[in-house]
Amino acid sequence: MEPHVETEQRILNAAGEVFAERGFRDATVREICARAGANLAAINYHFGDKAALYGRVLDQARCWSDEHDRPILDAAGTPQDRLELFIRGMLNKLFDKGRPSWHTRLMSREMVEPTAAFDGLVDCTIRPKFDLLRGIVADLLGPPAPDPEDDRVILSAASVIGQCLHHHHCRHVTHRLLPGALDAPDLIPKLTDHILRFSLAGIAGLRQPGTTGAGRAAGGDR
Amino acid sequence: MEPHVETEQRILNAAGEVFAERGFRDATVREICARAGANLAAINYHFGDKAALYGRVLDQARCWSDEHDRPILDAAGTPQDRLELFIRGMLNKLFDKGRPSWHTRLMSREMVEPTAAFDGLVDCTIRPKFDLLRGIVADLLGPPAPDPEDDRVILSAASVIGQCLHHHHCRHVTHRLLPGALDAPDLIPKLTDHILRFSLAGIAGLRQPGTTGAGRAAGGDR
DNA sequence: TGGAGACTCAAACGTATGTTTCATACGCTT
DNA sequence: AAGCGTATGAAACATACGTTTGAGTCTCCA
Repeated sequence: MEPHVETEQRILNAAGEVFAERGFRDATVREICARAGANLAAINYHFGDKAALYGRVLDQARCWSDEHDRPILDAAGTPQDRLELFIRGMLNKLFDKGRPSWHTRLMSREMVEPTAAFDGLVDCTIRPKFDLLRGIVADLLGPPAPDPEDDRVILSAASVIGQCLHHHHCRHVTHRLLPGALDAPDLIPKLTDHILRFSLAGIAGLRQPGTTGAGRAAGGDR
Repeated sequence: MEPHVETEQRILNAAGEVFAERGFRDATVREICARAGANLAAINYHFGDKAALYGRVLDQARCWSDEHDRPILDAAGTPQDRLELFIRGMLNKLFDKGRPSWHTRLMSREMVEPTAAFDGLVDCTIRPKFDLLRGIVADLLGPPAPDPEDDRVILSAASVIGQCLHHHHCRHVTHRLLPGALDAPDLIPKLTDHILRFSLAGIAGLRQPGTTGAGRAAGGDR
């Protein structure tokens, strides 16, 4: 860590790790600086204060996330293919071992316990992905493809996202409940395969004209 | 708040709210005491310290949770009916407005950011419900019902739980993304209906002999 | 009535943390 | 070489927090 060069970037990286591990409040500027090999005063000199540093870290995570998603957003193909791409991309980001994997953990943290930067994060990062998924789901529910505001579309999109996020949000539970289950080397292909099949069948099950809010649930195919 | 009576219980209730709102670290004993109308020293007098108080709060949440789940655990009926009961019960607990709704938020918090009390919580509260769900899912995948350790059983159970928890874990996102979506008075019936139909169809889609971990993902029915 | 134990209260203590200060070293321009 | 703006370093400052202390108050029983 040669001195005098880019301590700002070193601090940003260290801050990302620490914020992701401990959350904004529990992260201490002392640990961040120690991990970055920088002096305590560096944070206030370069960023102003801890909150501003957090904002910059989130900005950086957002940029990386955006460029990571570009290929998925632009992809063409059948709705099934695009859904597979969506699921695989999401899981890859969630479980990306090594390198800067902290920005996903950071965003998970924001979802569960929002800070002031939350609204901007939703509008810039989450909403585009959600709209994309709604489009895919609408195509799968057709023809004719229902309106993206249709309840079946919104709820099915939530079901897909919920399945993906669950394995990340509740990873500590899974780790305790089924030791080793998350350490399998082929975890992501297996999860992708399952969630894709489960979701395609689930969406197909909503295709019949049956109104969703029928009240008397559980009719179906028993 | 008549003095001299049951300040212990008042503190437990206030602590539950504050811990659920802010998390263990961000919750301050001063706010808990203020909300309970008790003196600062009362916590150390009655419970020892903040960590012990947190443990007691978690114990209480666990008791309430257990007695709340009893009717669902003991229910008989077709697998479809039991799955509906499971989903509805889970959503009801997650979105139970009013009264002590904080114990669910507290457990969500433990899932995302475990404390020392986490392992006990998983073993006593989460594991039984998960095993119950595995049994239901196995029945739905049969006949013949596969082993509860089967990947399809475990992953499908995770899919059901993930869908339910998603609406709670990511409620802040949903609130920003689709304002008012979570305020509908018939929210729980609608969510129950959707998750049940989606999951029944999803599980049915896994029923064919096709091995789940085929490596070449996304074969199936495109 | 009196005293002992249970409980409450206001105040203070020690520590961890975000922030600030001021002195020092480096790179660049004149 | 002198001077100036930028960056770093060690130490101190102010605050918020968990915890402790010691006095005061109430209840109950002998």
